[in-house]
Amino acid sequence: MTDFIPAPLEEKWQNAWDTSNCFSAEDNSKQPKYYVLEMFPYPSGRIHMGHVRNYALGDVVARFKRAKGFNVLHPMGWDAFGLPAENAAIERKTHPAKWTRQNIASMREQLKSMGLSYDWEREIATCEPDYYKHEQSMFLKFLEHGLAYRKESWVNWDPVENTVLANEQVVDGCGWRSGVPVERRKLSQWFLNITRYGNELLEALESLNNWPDRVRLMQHNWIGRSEGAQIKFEITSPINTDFSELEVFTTRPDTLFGASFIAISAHHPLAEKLAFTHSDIANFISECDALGTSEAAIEQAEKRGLNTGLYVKHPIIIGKELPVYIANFVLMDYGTGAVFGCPAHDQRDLDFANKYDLPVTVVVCPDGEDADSFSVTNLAYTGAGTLVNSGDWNGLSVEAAKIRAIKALEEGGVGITKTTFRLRDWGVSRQRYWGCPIPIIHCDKCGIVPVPENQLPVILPEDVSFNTTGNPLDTHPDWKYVDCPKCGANSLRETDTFDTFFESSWYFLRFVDPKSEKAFNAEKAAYWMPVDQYIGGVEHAVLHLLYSRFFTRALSDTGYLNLSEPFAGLMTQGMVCHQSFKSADGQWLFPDQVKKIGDGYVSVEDDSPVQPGRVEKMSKSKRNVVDPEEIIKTYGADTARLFMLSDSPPDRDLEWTEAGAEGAFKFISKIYKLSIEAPEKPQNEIASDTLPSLSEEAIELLKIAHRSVDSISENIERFAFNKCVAQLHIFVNALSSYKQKDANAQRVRHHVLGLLAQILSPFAPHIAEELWSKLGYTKLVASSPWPIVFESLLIDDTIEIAVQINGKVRAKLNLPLDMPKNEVETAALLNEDVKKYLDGNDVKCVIVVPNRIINVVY
RNA sequence: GGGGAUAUGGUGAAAUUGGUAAACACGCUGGAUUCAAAAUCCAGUGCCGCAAGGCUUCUCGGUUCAAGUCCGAGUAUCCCCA
Repeated sequence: MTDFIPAPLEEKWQNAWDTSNCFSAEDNSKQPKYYVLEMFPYPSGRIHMGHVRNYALGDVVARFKRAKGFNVLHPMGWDAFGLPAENAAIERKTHPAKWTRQNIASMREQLKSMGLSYDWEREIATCEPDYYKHEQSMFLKFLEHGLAYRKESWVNWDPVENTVLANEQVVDGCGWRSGVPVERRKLSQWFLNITRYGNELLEALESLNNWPDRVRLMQHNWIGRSEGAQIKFEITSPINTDFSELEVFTTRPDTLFGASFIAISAHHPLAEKLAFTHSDIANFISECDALGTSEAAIEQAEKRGLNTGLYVKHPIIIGKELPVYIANFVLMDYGTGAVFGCPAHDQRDLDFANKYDLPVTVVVCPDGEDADSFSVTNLAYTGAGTLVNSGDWNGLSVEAAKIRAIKALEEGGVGITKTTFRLRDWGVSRQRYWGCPIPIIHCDKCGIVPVPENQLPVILPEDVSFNTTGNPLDTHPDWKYVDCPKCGANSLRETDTFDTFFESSWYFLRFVDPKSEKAFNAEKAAYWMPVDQYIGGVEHAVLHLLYSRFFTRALSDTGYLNLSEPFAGLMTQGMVCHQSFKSADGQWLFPDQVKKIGDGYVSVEDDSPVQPGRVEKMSKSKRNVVDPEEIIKTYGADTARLFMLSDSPPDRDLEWTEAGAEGAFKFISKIYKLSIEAPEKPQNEIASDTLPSLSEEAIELLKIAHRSVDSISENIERFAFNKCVAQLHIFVNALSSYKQKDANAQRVRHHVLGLLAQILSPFAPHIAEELWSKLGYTKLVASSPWPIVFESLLIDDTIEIAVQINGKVRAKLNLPLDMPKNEVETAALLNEDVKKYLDGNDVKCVIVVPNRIINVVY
């Protein structure tokens, strides 16, 4: 067999696609549009297997839709701002800009070697001023519309990275990158008002039918809407402060009669006020701080509190007073930072009450329990039931009592109905250099002054030093010193930059019009948006996707466009995994440092034994990585892509194995062999009306071929790419076992190989192109339409039907399609095997499901 | 602790609405070819059994003529929020 060397062949077709410009998307074409997008990468310098999988998946969709007649937009770009560039600057003394641009150049080459059908004319990099200037002006628009604001807030400070971290960047109380415990600091920060859209973002999830349920659920939980009441408790103790009352949020106003204490957060203004004069309170607050900021730590810690000695009035029960505690389990940034404790119906409150000897009053009795004898000691009852011990709310259900309680509170002027969200406003300030400068000037006289539109962009200076700690923008000799645009006085630029999620929240809109002077042309956005199919890792299920949904709404409300949801369809891919290995001395080993001997593994170098570890996500730290560039060099892009699509469905994890790659390579090689032996283009090609003249074997092959086209079309739409690959194997196997050699046979073979090239093209485009050209076609298969199925080949006139006897398959019958039920029954009962298994028993009934199954019951 | 998902041969997996479980691939076994190997081709391969036959979709129970699929309880693994 001729050895198959993929590299020259793949390069040839990549050049052909390039010169023919066949992947360029046409604005405002009359064809229906289809926008397919894969999450753009951070330019770390090299692509990894996760990228290969992501882009192979997207390219199947793009190439298929193009063949189906859609005007496809399939762009690629770079999420180019971010911390690694700064780390590289410090470690390798390269400037972040230079480092990033070099990385982009080499990753672009790597992506091009994959043969992906991108419209490279639309490539963008978010670190370039012609990209980020638009987000500066978006920010100023948001500011005008009250969607951006500045507030002092506690932040998670990473002492190693010297930066503020978002809550989600804090894992177990430590920085996600540095791994050291975060500190709390108070800083002035810019926030985007995402909570304004809390309800919309939550409710619109319902309409996102082409999103995975689990992503919708994750966003649902993240937004975390809870309905309840905000209740005022009047402080009765004399204190010489402005505090005359405490506002408390609760989702259980129905349990108000069971309230036995009030607990406020250690950071509640009242607590902080009291700390000035009471050293025990100040001490307690610092103890709470030591616990950290993570909700997990707070949840697990022992419930502790400190009695302030203050009392509040119960809003309903006349004459009743409740003690006020400062408690370590109440969060300041949720609700109002104060809760009322109803120990009988909340576990934390119960633990707390038991510890501090506070009364436990049952006010909800579970259905079926006796109201007089039901009591709560160590396990709070949080379920449904009937109200007791609650004045004239007694006898109401929990749901009814909630409504009644809110009504009573509102009538008494001591409470209102209230919805709160777990979702926080999005803090976008980062004390970093390599990001988009926030276009704000701070003037002593005028305060916060937006940089005027005509002075945008505020360009990130490149002449900075990384020799000192902290933010290079802050230590730059002159960049931050400017005149106030309003009064001309000496002022200071904001030296913070935007969170890099800012860039990725609208890049899909820039692709619509990437060279525009404006952020994007609204008409083009109206034509292309929303993204029909978005594909990427599930790790972005909450943040990136939620921010993008928010941004799309915010941009619509500030006049940029008219759209609420950016991504109509979403597919989340599973991780690419590989077995990990450890040497005898406990070092992680790369896969190519290990060889398999029998059932065990040894080191390639010195044959020392190697411990095989778990199959888990490829990661540099565990060295269980395979470099895509090496794979593409050895096997070719088609093999790498095909393997990524075989075997596992896209949303499931995939294990990269050498054997699997070999298997894919063998398949591609087989196609290559077929292309070498491809018959010449015949005078008269096979058409649907010339079928009767063909042999039975030829018809059988044609049936398999056309059924493959049919099933692959359907399975691409359903992202069942693994099944598509299986069908391609069935197709090729049938082709190999077709041995006829006459003139008609060559016509049939030519026709079938043509179909193969066309349906293979989304999966292994280079070899498909090679085969197509060898068949004598001069147009590229990449720009050819999807083949038309001969419908007559899809239908059989007979069908095999299984006969069950009492539910067990005992015989199989070949019967004409759509045979009448009674005839099917007769045929089944006449069958020898059926008679044998009936063994003389009387037939009770026969169930016939047409063209499916027969079940004889006795 | 709360929420969710998943569980099918030696392995990755298929089975679209409850209707012939294990398609396709990897691996393995045997054979052809070869001085030999690689590659390629052919045959076999869920489990038990010489066979007839029986059993089989994490476990236990239920609904149904029929359950991998629906319902209930449990176990294990993974993910998210903690």
